[in-house]
Amino acid sequence: MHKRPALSAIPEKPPRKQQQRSIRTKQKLLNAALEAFSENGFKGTSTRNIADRAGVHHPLITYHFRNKDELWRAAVDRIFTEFNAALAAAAKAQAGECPKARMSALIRAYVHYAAGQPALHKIMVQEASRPSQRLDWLIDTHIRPLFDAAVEEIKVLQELGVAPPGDTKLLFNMIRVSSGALLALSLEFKGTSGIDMYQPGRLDELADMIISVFLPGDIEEE
Amino acid sequence: MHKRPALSAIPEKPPRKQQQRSIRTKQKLLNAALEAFSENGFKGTSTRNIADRAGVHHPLITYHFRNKDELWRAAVDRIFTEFNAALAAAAKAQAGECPKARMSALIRAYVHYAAGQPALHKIMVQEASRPSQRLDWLIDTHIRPLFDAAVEEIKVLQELGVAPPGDTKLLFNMIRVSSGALLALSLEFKGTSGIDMYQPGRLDELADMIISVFLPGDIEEE
DNA sequence: GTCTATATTATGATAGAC
DNA sequence: GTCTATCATAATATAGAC
Repeated sequence: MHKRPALSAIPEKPPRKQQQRSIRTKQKLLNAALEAFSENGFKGTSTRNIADRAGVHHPLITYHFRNKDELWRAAVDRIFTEFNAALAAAAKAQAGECPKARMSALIRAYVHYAAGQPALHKIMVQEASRPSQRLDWLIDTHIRPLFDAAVEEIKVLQELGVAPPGDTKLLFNMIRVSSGALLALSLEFKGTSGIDMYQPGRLDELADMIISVFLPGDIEEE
Repeated sequence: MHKRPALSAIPEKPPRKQQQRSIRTKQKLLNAALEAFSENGFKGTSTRNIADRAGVHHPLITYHFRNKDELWRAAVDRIFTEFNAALAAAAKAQAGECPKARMSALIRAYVHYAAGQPALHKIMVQEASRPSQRLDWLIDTHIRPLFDAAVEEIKVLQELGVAPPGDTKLLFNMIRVSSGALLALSLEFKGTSGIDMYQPGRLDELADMIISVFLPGDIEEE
């Protein structure tokens, strides 16, 4: 073996190793940020704490995300992108089914996603505590589209007599918090009743109960 | 008129004015603390911010409550004392009525209380984010007693066929979050749907919907 | 009971070496 | 891309004057 001639050393692209490390660092920071923000809220979370959780030096947050606010937005973007994908997958699997089966599948998907990522609901409650730019951004960018689509589906179920009558938006929010808020309170629930929602079967039990309470009717065959 | 003889100047009790001012200061601090803690969580709230909201100098917090933690406990004590009183009043008014009417009255009372004091739910979600001494204290001191009593009442309604079957504790928590969490998210709800839960009639609409969804059955006359 | 002043630590953000 | 060092600010808490 001999050295490669210097002249043939054409300028290579920047080493891919570093790019990969950069991506991993960003992912670690985003995971840590979601955990920290959902535990302590935006104000209650320090960027140092996020960096510590991620096992990363804190100035790297500035490097990768400019500031605390941008990091928060990136973390929330990530969670909603995942969540939308989970819902879309559930909806796709039920493409040809009847509306009640579709909605049931969506409720199941929501319960399971909310259990794996309680930050989804916690961050919402935290930000809805008072008017803020973050809340406006959250609603406009992520929540309203989801909300509008879900309300349309439930309205159909009400017309079919499957879901109970009354204000559709109110009904949707009752369904939503029955899974999201209940799972966000799972530690409290464990403490008061001894029930661990993360034991096998519990999540399906919750989903079944939500379905039987909020979608009590049956679709009549023609 | 003449001066009272010096000898008759028996030592008076400490001036009551100051005691009254002290009580008012404590009340102002407790109100401000509830507001601040529910907006920004325990870690996200500074004692200076609480003092500012109360219009009081910050070292007075140390004077009246020893430290931030004791102030938090005093504020939570206050909210649960009020809440228990509101529930007790509603229960008392329905003393002789049937179980469904009793539970309906309790749900109405809960909805109205949660609307006036959304901190009740917000603080719970914040503290349930991770194990802590504050969470343990909250559960043992305030939540479990309420929880146990409510679950007993709902169990009766399930046996009567008024409430849907299934795990009673799960059902109770669904009812609870349908009012508490929904009202804690009222700003978000306003943003997504344009509905203001604080308009007249909205709270009763929510309570009626909770009752019709979770207590759909009727009590049969003997 | 109330205030000013301050000790100590934590925080967000940046500059500049490597 | 990563690290150390550092700045300016804000936090909890206390000491001591009034």
